[in-house]
Amino acid sequence: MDPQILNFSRQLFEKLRKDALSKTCSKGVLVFREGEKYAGPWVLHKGAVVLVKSSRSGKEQIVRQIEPGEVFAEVPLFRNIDWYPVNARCATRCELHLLPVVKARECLKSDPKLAWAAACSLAGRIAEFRDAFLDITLADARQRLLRYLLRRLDGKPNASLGVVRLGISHQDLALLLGIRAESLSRALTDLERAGKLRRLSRQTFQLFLNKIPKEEMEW
Amino acid sequence: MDPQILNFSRQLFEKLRKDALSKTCSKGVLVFREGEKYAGPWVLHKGAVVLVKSSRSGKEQIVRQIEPGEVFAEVPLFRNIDWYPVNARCATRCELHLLPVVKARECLKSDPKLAWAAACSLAGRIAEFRDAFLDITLADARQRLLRYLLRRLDGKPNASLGVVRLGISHQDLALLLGIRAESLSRALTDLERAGKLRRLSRQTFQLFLNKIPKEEMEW
DNA sequence: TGCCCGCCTTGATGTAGGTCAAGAAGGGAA
DNA sequence: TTCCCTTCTTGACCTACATCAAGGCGGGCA
Repeated sequence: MDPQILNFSRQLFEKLRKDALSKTCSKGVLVFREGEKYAGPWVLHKGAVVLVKSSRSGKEQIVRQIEPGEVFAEVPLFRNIDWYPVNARCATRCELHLLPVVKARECLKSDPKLAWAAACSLAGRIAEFRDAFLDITLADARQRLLRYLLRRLDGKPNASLGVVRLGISHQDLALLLGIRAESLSRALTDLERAGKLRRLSRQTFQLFLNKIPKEEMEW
Repeated sequence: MDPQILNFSRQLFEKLRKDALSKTCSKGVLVFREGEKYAGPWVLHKGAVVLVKSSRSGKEQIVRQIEPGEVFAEVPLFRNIDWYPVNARCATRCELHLLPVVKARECLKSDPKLAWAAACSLAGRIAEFRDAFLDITLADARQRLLRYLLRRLDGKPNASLGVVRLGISHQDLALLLGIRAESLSRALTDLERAGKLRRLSRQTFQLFLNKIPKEEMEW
């Protein structure tokens, strides 16, 4: 993940640690709902959270998967919007901290260094969103899946073995990739048949990195 | 457009006006190319610019359409990246200003108020990207087209008449919506038959706002 | 006024992924 | 172990949009 985002997350949390409200949620629980009054940004400590938008027609799209150490829902701090724009759902059992909005805003306004770190973090997030957008429009489901797995591998220990743990359900992964669970299943079968990966269990895969030409993974 | 983005654009340009490098480009010219050395952010004064990513397979996707008054390519100011991430192409004849990167960074680092405005502007941009992403995944081509036209209407004089000028070619509009020109053409025909709009010319449309239920336009 | 060229439209056909329905395969509890 | 329930997989079919190929139309220029 973008180091500038992690850096800002850490700095903000350190400064507000004493004001933070800690919470533990079990799988499936909504941390906040779309439209709910904005109480402040959250920091994920353990587990996995997904930000989900659902349409009136019942379709859902996962906007972002949060990893431990990351802040989320920090955008409204900077905008004249005082409700959460999407739902946040625990994809697993989670431990998280709420940083109260008033304190957080004070903190940012009074500390130029922190504000600068925030800007850098937001810039990193824009790049992430832009890439997610391009992924959906320029790459097909199989390619998006592979790229996701490679990203998850990146920076992990044992990266060279190519072993990836998902940490979220296939259902959620599909929603994140912008496809249905059935299509994800078929994409996995395809990639397996093509010799690019092997399923070790529902949650773990082994990527055969030598079979995945790097240039094929770019737009 | 987001007022916080415009606000930042204006502030930054005012402060760097004397250092800016002005340029006029004719339609089709690339202001900068992907991978080219980052020289700084640009401000569009007149015309229309589109940010375009093209894939190795020859597909193109327009990432964003820039309107007069807006800064673009400001993200690398905040990241350790010194090349442009996409192409910028003039969709019409344009007048623009380059704000030199070193001056711009100095300016941001030395002026906490400006840095704060930058953070707010970046936050607004994130919301725009998130919405573009959701648009592509949750709405079909017809709905995206209508939403685009409504957005362009928003805040314009004569908004109540429902008359919209495109300002970019159908080709480019299609690339912005993530479809082909042929599909755009068909979508327009559909909407016309459904009585939701009328074509006044290739570039201008009249939306029949009373025929477009607001709730139908939300995800 | 007429001609030409680029842009847009229309039609025929192809295809990735969606939808619906049924079944298999893990995984936790007793 | 066995049962049960959730989650994942597979198959048959459908749909929105892409692709390919012609043709039309409008706007600039002679």
